[in-house]
Amino acid sequence: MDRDRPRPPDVRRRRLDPDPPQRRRRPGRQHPRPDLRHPDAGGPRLQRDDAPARRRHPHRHPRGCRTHAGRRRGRGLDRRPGHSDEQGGTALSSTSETGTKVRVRMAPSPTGSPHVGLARTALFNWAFARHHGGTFVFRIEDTDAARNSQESLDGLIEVMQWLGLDWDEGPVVGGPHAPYRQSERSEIYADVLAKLRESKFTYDCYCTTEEVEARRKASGSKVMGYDGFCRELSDEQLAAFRAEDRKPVVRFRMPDGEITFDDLVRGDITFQTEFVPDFALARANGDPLYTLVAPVDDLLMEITHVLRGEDLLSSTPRQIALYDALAQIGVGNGSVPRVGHLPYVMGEGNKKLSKRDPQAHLMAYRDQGFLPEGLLNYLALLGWAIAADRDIFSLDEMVAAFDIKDVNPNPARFDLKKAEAINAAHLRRLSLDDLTARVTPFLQAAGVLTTPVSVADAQLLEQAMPLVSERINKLTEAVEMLDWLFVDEDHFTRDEADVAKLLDDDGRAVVRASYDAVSGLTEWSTAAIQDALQKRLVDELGLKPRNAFGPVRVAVTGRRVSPPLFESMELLGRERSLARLQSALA
RNA sequence: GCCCCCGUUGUGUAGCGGCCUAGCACGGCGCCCUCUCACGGCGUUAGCGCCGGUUCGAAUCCGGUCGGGGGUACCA
Repeated sequence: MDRDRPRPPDVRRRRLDPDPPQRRRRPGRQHPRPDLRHPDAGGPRLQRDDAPARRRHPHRHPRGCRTHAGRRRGRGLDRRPGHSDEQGGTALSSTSETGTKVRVRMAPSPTGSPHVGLARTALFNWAFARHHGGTFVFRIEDTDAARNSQESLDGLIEVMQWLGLDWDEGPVVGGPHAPYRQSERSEIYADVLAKLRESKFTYDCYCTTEEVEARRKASGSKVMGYDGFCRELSDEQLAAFRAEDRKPVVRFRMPDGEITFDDLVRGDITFQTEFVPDFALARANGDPLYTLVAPVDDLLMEITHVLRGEDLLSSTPRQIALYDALAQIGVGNGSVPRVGHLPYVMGEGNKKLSKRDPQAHLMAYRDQGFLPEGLLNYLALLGWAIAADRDIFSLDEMVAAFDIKDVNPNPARFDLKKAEAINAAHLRRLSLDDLTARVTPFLQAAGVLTTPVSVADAQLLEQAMPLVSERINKLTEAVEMLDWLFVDEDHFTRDEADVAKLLDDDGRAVVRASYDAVSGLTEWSTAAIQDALQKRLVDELGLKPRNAFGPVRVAVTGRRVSPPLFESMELLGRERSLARLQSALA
């Protein structure tokens, strides 16, 4: 990897910036920061010795390279199983990362119903783990008790299982780093927090949001967020706050300088920390916040790669600074995960797909009769491509081909039409047996089939499936396609609009003629039925086929749209078919 | 406001300095197939945000600009 190669030491080296000249003008900020330099110069780190924000564009399209042997740059050397491609470069050859098995995680908060953005993130993490023979950890970030719910957690698990994205550690399956629900890890965080408070990396902050806001207005500062007021409180100030019985939040002291990290999908990204305010690690009541808990768990669970949504991009510098602090107080084994930020999944217009958007909900896709492999295939296309001229592929194929460097950083619009088309393609790849099995629960849910399915119905279904397999694009569509075949005659009904349109006087005349043509048939087969109807309606009455068979179709199946008519009548059987032709005349 | 990310047809993407009069797919439109629907086949539509620069040559490299998005919490 180009960007992983060692930098030429001559050009880019720069002095260590010994006295950050008044970068922070906010109160308390001009104090010397704790030394956060990390012994290993590798991955994402505070980089005070680097040239400013000189972005090297990542070379992230290795497929092209394979055909240009001359351009292959160090890549492919580190493709051994268990070794992430991302670990190959010398610049990252810190002991912490070399030779480490890939461990990724997805860490959703159980709030609301699971949405497609989450599934996309889960999919990419899962594919990354599987591609590298690594471990996929499922962790529940439920530190915000007010917003979490058990239903949501259940939904998360259910959806992951439906999608077939299996996890190696996490809820249900457990694992060496259990528990995987953060709400059950309070002691861990309390312990870390206590250590942090003993260090210089944090300070207690007594400010209220209103006070901070008021100070900003007064100062006219352009920088939002916390202003560092409580960084260095005098004893008197401290005493005064305590006398007021204020409870402090624990704040992380952002170091001065700049932080550069090599984003797995975006390349180098640099933040000046003066624009990254000191952030709270725990509430005044002591509850840890996401800001603390996610980095702590990533370290403790030995996560090597964090692939997450772009919305977390700007919180990355604080996490990197915190990783450093945590390493220094002995949390984790000294290695730090690399991060990659996946593009947004957008909804209509230019808005991020929100939970309010009906298109966002995964359960809805399942209930509509999407195939998990279809939805997953579509989701994979949002920011990734398996090849220039192909977009239908299996999960296995994705795993084999998936490379985080191929992920496109642009936000992608969710396009239902395309999702359905991809899903339809997968539907057509299914064997008849498989499709039958998948369609059955939907038929049962709709009351078309009983549970369990009777032997007779099962046979009928088996005969009918070839007629519908290429006619449906979602599993649910089988219901309307087949209900007429299974309903008992007492409950058979016809679509009113279709009846009005096709069973008018002319239509009924056609049905009457059909009844006559077919009632005397000695052999009740598709061919015989077709032959008889064709002769009578088309040849003798001179009707156009589409006009001839439309009314018959509505009479027999109750709908204008159905499986092929003659086959349908054969399946329905002579008696029921004749009865329906008869009843259409009433 | 400030910081960060992103910018190829309507949508998702391919593109890695000449292979590009920009490929594929979805959508749209039209046609064919046809007992309905669907499938399938054929054709068609429309794009490198803009301005400069580097180069013999730029979608591709550089600078700027404009536009979109996100962040700026005692949410995640």
